Amino acid sequence: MLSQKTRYTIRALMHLADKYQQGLVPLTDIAEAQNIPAKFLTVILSEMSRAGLVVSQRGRDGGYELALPPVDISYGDIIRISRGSLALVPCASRFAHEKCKNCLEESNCRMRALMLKVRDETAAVLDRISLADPIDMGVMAEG
Amino acid sequence: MLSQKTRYTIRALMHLADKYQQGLVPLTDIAEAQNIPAKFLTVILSEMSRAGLVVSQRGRDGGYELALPPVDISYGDIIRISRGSLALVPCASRFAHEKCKNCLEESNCRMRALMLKVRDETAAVLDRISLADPIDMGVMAEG
DNA sequence: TGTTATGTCAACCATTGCGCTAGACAATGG
DNA sequence: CCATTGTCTAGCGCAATGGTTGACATAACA
Repeated sequence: MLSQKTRYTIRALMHLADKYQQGLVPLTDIAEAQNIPAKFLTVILSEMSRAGLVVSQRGRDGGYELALPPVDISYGDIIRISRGSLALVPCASRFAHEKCKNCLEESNCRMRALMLKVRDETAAVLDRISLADPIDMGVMAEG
Repeated sequence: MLSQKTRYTIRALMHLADKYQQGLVPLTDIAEAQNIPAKFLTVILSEMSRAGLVVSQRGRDGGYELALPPVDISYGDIIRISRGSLALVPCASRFAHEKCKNCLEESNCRMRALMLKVRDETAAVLDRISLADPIDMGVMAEG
């Protein structure tokens, strides 16, 4: 599962993508529109700022905007930055690989091989779609 | 991320699949071979027993075995049973749907649509592979 | 019968992580 | 100078996680 914080992050960046090139968006606007606790959002946006995904301006009429065109920010990037990895287990991460606790030798761990496959499929979806892409709502039909 | 418990569950069931039709496997065998704390494993296997994935026998020479042929147990099933869902957010689960906290209306939530897509891809991988399938170790090459 | 080897179960416990807030500070515009 | 914005570090409370304890049930076997 994605943490609440990661979900907030995604929604906040979606919001900024919607307002791209329309000037700075103050934090409270995002918080209200997206139903995110304002104080918590400061933590989130500061992180995104440090990560280089958004730029901020302080003082009156300050706010946030995306540091890059939405097309250059994929959902994969966002989740990797916020959560560290797309994988279901630490040892199946390609960018933030870490040994799993209480596991056996990685080199012939079948669970790891399986989870790498899942990770790669996940990445195929999430890296292909950027903040600029319209999202196909069709998938919701069957749920 | 999968919880440690879910990882243990998968490895324990893999172990039982390897020993399928070779008689009952005592808990301590699994615990030792798979490096899982024995007492904790009792909790896990009891759950799997209640869920109908394994059958157990008490008393001397007792132990566990899969309740079904390995081919009839997919990794998707295991994870769903252990963790409740394959999805990255509660509202994107197809079998255990739940409203996300602090979200907006689900019906036009783009994040949900995206996460449903990811869930479906994940399910496509995990439901296709069962405990009877050899796992392709090729994916590990690039990591 | 009783002893030993197993699984069952409920309760509990310690630690960690998560979600979030507090509060002091910095900078920008008017 | 003051109002409005973002920045930063600390910390807090709660729930979940990972795991243990210990009493109990059951089965095989001598």
